[in-house]
Amino acid sequence: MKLALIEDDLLLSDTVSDILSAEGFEIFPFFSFDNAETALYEERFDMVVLDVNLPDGNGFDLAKAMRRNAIGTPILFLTSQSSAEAVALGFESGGDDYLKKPFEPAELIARLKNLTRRSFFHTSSSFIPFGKHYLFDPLSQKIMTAEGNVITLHAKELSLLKLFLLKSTEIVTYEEFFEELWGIGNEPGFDALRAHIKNLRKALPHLEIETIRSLGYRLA
Amino acid sequence: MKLALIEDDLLLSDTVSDILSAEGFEIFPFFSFDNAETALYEERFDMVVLDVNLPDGNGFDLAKAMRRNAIGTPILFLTSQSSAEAVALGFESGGDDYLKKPFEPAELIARLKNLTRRSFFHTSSSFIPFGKHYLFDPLSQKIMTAEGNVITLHAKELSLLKLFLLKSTEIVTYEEFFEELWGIGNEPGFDALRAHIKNLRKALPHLEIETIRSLGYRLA
DNA sequence: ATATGAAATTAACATTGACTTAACCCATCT
DNA sequence: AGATGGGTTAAGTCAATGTTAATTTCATAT
Repeated sequence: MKLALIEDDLLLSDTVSDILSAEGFEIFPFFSFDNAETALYEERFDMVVLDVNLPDGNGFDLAKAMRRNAIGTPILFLTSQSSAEAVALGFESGGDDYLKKPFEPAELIARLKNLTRRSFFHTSSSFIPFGKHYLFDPLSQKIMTAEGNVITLHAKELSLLKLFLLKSTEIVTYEEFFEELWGIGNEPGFDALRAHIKNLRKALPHLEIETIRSLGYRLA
Repeated sequence: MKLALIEDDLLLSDTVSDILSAEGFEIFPFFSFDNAETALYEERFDMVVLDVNLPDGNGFDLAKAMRRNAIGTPILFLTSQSSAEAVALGFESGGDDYLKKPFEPAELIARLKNLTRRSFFHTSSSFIPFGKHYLFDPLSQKIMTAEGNVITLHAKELSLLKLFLLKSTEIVTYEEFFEELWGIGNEPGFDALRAHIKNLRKALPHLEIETIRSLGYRLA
């Protein structure tokens, strides 16, 4: 997690560096507008912490310039300009968060973590782990593997999986499958269910679906 | 822009309602945990402003419950709990921003607009990068490519794109398209939507619009 | 009013892809 | 061995979507 820290106060820059390094951020400090600008165009950072009052320029202008150049890196303004107008200007310049000095280190950390989360997933969502190898994302309705791959299931397979997750490790009977996936009166042949179970097993090889003869299926 | 305001202090609730109504938000006030929770599950809001100390429950818990139920609506905590620990807890609960009381109305407005991203489309002068190849210029309402070309979209395609950008990578359902682009009662045939999607894809070839069969579309 | 051109909508056609089905195979139990 | 149930495969079907072009609508100027 590479973080560009643009702050001309040497003492404060040092303090913030220490705090954030301890949290696992890799800090790249800059002390002037010009130095920061060239670096931002050349290198990719995951996050920018930006002071507004720089000796040779304005932080808002730097943010605007970045956005104009299609650099979408999240920006947190860290500044003593505490008026609501300054905050508004910060957001309008393309900033993603705004923290007033003086600040508590824990709050800076919390806000930075919030920004990384938003930029990575674009939206906060809770994932449901299952089968020791998989995560279910309710928002996108997709599966993520332990290796980081994303699996998109077909509608019927998805419904199958959801029913399994709902029932935990209980046996799910044939009747329950038909009722849940098709509804009474629309049941296809038994072959269809077998085919979907087969497809789900193929799509999620590490998921153990146990066969209960002449009754149903269940998760191991 | 429907905003759920969950705040038990009647006076403050009224004040905030006035401030935000003047900014064009449609305010739905709730004064208790329970009332808010049932409403949030039944209705879709674009934004939630949430007090932490409610008479019959905790705002952090409400946020957690929402996220657990895959409700991704942006949440701004508005509270007198000003410790850094409380801020951190707010973000961990699934909050998207945190503003301490007492606050300046202009700052609340600025932060809310930042959360919606819609504000960018109307008021801000900053460019919005999207799809790795494009920049959206809210002022001219035009697209700029990485190569420096300018693309002018038709009105309907523009609205489509804005809706996509607003929803980030969430699925946008057919109903949402119709509601947002035409309004209830003025919906054209389904063919129209398909045609516009097709035109947008043609106009922005590098933008990956994923089709979710018999549900809607979403950005990759 | 009328004509014009651009954009939105509709209609028709082509293509895709998910679901179902049927046939076949293998394992297990009596 | 025969019967039964489940796994596997592949082909068929139909609805959903992509695509193109014609038609309608709308805004604007004449």
